[in-house]
Amino acid sequence: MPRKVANLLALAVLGTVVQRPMHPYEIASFLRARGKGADMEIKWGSLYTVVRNLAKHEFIEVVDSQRAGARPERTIYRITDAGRAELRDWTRELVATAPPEHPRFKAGLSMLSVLPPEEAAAALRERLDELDQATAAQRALLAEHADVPRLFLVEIEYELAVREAEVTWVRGLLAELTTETFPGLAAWRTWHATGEIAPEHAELAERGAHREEPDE
Amino acid sequence: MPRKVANLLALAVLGTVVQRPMHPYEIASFLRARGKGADMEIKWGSLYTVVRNLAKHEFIEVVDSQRAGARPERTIYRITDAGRAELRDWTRELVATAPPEHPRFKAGLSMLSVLPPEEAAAALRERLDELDQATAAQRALLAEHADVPRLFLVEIEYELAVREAEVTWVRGLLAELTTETFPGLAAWRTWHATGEIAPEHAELAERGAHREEPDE
DNA sequence: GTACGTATACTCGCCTGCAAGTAATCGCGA
DNA sequence: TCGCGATTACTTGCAGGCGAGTATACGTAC
Repeated sequence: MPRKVANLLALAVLGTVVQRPMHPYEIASFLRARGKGADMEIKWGSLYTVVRNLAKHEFIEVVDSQRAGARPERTIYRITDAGRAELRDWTRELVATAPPEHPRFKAGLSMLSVLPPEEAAAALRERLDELDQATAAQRALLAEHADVPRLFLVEIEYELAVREAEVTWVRGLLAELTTETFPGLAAWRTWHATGEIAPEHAELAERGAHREEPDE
Repeated sequence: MPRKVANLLALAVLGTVVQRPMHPYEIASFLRARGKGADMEIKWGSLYTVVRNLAKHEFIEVVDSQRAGARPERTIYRITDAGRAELRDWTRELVATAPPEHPRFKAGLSMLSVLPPEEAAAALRERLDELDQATAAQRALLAEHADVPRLFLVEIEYELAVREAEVTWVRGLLAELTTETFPGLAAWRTWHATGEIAPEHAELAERGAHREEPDE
């Protein structure tokens, strides 16, 4: 049985209202102000749906609703005990388990053969640039927040570590491509120059097949 | 303007029908047989929606539709030139760009402070076990397919490399927790033992805030 | 003082994603 | 030979996600 409110935005909401009661817009600004928007894109449409669902399942409840002048009414929510429990349990689950994820880059790599090798190499080079920029930006962030307890910055450290590995791996692949040491490079190039479809590909389709899902 | 058919399942479909015309169910089995299900969970409901959308946007087209006996009719699709172009362009984009992603573990880490340190450590230990299993499974897979050209296995190599980095990082964090060298550990433990809410947390809320989105 | 941009605070409604249902056929065990 | 579980092949329906819209108030520059 999955979480009653599965959207990860709900986790961010719980993690915010646990601090003090707030109304949705305030939650959003809070999330936004703090780089939480980096952990979890804030979709305005989703926010209100998620908050409503959290309330429906009694993870949060209405404290009161004020109105300042003729502005739209602000409904203030507070976390419940069930909500606090959900927040902890969910966090625990996210940390403890590693269900298979499907990053976009992995999808791209799995289709790499549709690009001619030159183009693939160019794309990888572009990616390296982007990765470098992202790394620089995050390092700057860490430096800037040297006074914030590390506990609140672990996700950033994690991302840096993982991205560094990605950079290393991509550089390795790229090197194999540019030095022509990647096995099968010639064949790969050939069937892009001549016919569209890989001969190996077909063979692979039949044979290489049946790799079972690793249940990761 | 985003892709006309944004679901990544559509990429897998294109990558499959590019080989030869097929009907949806066949595509699914194909994807499933090959560990493609590992790259992209196959949701049966989505498959037909995605195929219909691909057809609507003329990335694929109906070749013919057969019927064997009174079985439901099988509609066979073939890729179009536009579809082939889309497949290449999309793959290129996926490889070349690295928009911010939001892995579940990152979300969990960003909420780590809601767990008492002991529980956090336990969760991390669990994760390490799972990661080890996943790694073993994938290594076995690679060994088993030693005859398949590497080009078709790069995604697996990538995942292995990245997961290894994750393991290292998690082990590091765990070590800091178990050897009590993680800065602020005492404080962290204290406010879980006493009051619920972190004092630092509140301070962080006000001050530590304003980390801008790194546009990764 | 008034016009225009920006911040506040949501609501609406489409469309996608997908779990579950449907229904025929095949295989095979007893 | 006849039942029944698996396989084949889709369809339906609904909920959740989210872009786009709405409407007021505030600041500030001219």
